[in-house]
Amino acid sequence: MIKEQIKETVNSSVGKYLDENGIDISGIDFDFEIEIPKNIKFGDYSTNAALILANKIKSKPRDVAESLIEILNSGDNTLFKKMEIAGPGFINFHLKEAVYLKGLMEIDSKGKQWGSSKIGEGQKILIEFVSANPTGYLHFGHARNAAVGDSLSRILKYSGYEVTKEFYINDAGRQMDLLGESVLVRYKQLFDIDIDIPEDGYQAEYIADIAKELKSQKDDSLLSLAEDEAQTICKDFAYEILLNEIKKDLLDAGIEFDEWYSEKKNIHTKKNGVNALEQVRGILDSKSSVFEDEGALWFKATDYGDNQDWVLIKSDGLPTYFYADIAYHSDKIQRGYNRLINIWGADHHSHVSRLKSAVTAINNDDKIIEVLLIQFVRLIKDGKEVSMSKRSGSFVTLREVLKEVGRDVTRYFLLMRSTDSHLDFDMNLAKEQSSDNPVYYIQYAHARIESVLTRADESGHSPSPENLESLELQEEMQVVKKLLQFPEIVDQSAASLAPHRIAFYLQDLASEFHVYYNRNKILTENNELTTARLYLISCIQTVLRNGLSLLGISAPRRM
RNA sequence: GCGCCCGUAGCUCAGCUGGAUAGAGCAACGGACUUCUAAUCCGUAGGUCACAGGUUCGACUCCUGUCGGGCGCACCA
Repeated sequence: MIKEQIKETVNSSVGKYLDENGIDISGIDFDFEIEIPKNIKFGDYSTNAALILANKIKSKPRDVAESLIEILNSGDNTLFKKMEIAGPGFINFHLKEAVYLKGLMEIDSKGKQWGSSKIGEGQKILIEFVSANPTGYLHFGHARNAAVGDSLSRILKYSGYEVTKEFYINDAGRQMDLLGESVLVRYKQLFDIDIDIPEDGYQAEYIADIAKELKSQKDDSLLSLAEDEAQTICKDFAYEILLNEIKKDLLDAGIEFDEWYSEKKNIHTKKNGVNALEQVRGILDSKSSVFEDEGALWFKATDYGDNQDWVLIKSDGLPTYFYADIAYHSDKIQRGYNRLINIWGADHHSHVSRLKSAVTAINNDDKIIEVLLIQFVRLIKDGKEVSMSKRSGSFVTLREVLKEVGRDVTRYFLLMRSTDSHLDFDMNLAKEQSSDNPVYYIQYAHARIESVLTRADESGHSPSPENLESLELQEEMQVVKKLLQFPEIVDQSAASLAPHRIAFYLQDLASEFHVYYNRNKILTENNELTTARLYLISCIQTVLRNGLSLLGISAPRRM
């Protein structure tokens, strides 16, 4: 990358400067930035090296900057057309056009790989997301986590990590029992037995549908069974159906998991004669991190930085969700990952510290685990918020939204905001196929390019890097610079676990293309200029496509 | 009471590990289609970055506090 070349060059001139002046800064940590200034009149890149260095060696920034430029100019300078000192002591670089044009050819030759990197090479990441109870359909609240998790996986993979996408199925515990109970009640009602769904049970309509399906398969055979037995059958039956529906919806959203990890299985499977819970218990016991109180077993989270202790085994003898969760994370660690990323809804934030304290207890530190909290989504329809209460069964499902606005728009809208800010999903805007809708804006740029390339092909012109020096417009150089920033955007997005950066970048890039397109003809009378411009727009198309694919959004050839 | 996130243009939001004159889209107003896709483009207008201190050569960004908004603080999952 250009930025790295510049950094190296500047760094070596700093070294020379220090040598020449007999200054030793080996004891001081010194690092500087190479960045793209917001204002183009400050050049293509700029550095604060002189500012930082002057501060460390108690010298005047502008003097230091002047010396650095002198040194940079004295060597063989292949990068810079012009260097100048600005403001308090920034050095602004104007690059030679050839540097950019060479970059353009790199985009072309790397194609789909342009933007990818090897930053994560050799590192295994487990990314866990959605992980909804299989007690109902995925609702819209799950959708943001799903989209973010999936896009992040793509970005991390693109950055060289080995990524496993995992869905943790909460198939043990109270909620599943309630599901079984609820289905059984609906089933019995089909035989005119007068009972009601338990108060905290599942009231929604799909429960009745499942009961009907159950009846059509098993007739009245459950009625003669013991309550326990019948409930288990109902539970397993509903579980199968609902998990499949969840998988189907995710697939419709373009999301495929590598692993479906069952809580129940983890708890019950024995390794070396003990199950996962017992194994965790053993470790915690050995560290004296558990204690009994009022008939329950507690984890001493306060020993590991949390501000309260938590129950592992309730006084009724059953394990808590937290206990199973520790076992689950212990298993994740044993599977040999370097990083564990959990994507959770913001309402679970209080669980972060308790999980981290538990991970510290069993693994000595919690560095391995990162929790990305996703703020809530509000669904807005006709300017009003649509209530998404789960209890009333009136929540909006992911399925409904996908059906109404389609996969591309749904994903883009869920990804276009920073995860730590609330998101308003405007249904009316999402449905609109116009310039207001940023998804189409980006896709349109891609399709437009396709159309020009097709037209060019028909008239015997094809993109070529042979006459790139014909690209002499300032806006052409600007687009090229934008294209060359893409790998950096991907890096940032991966490092900060922030897919929305890609979305913003794509909007900017599409905008630059549209502006360029409106002002200039691609297909001109001048053959050399035409082939060069075709080359440029085909590079734009490549980057648009690569970016869209990181978001899991299609790049249509025609619109 | 404690904890997490947020507060930037009328609205929805960007602003990378502190950098130069704080940006985009929408909405408003005025323009551009006999010309490669007008799902596009151009122009105008819009700001005390919630507030108050602090750190720094430099703060929307970091720290402290205050005020607002959202979400959590279970022997539920």
